[in-house]
Amino acid sequence: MVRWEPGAAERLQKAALELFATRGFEQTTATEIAQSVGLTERTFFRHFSDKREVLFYGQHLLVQAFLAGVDTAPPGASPIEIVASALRSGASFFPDERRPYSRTRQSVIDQNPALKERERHKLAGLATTLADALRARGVDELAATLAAQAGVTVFGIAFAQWIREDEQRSLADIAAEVLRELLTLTARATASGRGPQ
Amino acid sequence: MVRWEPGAAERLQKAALELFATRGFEQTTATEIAQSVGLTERTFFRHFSDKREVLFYGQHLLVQAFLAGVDTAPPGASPIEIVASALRSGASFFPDERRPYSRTRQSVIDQNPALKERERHKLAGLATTLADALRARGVDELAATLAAQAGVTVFGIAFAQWIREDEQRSLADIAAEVLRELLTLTARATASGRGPQ
DNA sequence: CAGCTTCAAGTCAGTCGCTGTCATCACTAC
DNA sequence: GTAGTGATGACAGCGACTGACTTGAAGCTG
Repeated sequence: MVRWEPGAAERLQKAALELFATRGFEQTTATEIAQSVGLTERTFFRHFSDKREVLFYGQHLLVQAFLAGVDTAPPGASPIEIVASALRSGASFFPDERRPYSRTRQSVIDQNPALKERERHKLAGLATTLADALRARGVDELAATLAAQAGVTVFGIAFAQWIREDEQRSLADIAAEVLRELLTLTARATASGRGPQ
Repeated sequence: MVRWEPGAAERLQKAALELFATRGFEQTTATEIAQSVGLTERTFFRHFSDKREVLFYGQHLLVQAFLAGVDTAPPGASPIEIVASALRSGASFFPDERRPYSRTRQSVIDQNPALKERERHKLAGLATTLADALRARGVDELAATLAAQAGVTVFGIAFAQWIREDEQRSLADIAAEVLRELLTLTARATASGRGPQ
């Protein structure tokens, strides 16, 4: 007989999301999550650095998807084109089947400021990693940071739209449209003269 | 004789920054901060919703500066032009005399992940507020969100540069340059054809 | 197969962030 | 002078998180 079942982190993550979705994040203690899968609080904190982190388990895979998109961009691509490629790749991490799951998870996050804070922190980390990858491709510091930040912003807006109840388009399609809108917006400003005033 | 000195929040904020800068954020307890100015822990938490918040006391003034910049933008201004105006106004919130203070404060924040998280959260809040102001001027939803996010990104990058040891330019000047770089970057992508690939 | 090692998990005690509740007391208004 | 008002103190308590130590099944070794 085994002393412990494998996949403790996965079980904890699943149980946590369910409890958060029903009782709420703050109304659920780490002890409760752990006990619901036959573990102790101490074990919970061995797998997750803090209580919020359990909702972001697996995030590194999304980061990897973005980086893969950077790699597949053609050699001569401009920073924005590289970012567009990263966005396509990152978007593929969320196939349409995943929408229901993403919706419940996001509703939990949206209902708690501390979780929104963590989510933004994760996106900021993604932007930093993306910028590093751009720099590794020869893009200069400032351009890399700006392009990466823009890409992550576009992704965030597109994701929020993808999750809406009546939305049918794929995340990749939405992201492409949002990116185009950003380019249009800035192009308009560039065309209309030097600075405002 | 008065029972308590006025300006408790200000005194707490000042003492907290000093303690954080010397001992470190995690090595300083809320009780210590409070006692160092003759108050109790309970009073600390009456003035600040949590321990991190003490470092962001007065942030609403920065937000107001950005909003004032939105208001002073001319009637026909494009979203990006409005944001440029908001940036100029926001930058004026950090005159050069304030650089030393900003540097020590930022070094505290940079040394603690939880504080960086809060800082990003605050910037995200600023972006949301800015987007609201743009929408109030008739800018449509998506454009408002994109322009506001871009503006806050530019501000963040410019601020980080402004704080560097060898930096001499004003925050407003740096921000203007970063914004121009962003426009150049996106313009290049727009000019080079439709989407990549 | 006995003995050793490994390693995920359990146990326990403790710190600290944060909250609810009630008391205090200078000051103010009537 | 009596009744608020408002910032603070005192105190008890919960839950997040940590460090140090223990436990026991599984695998390895001879």
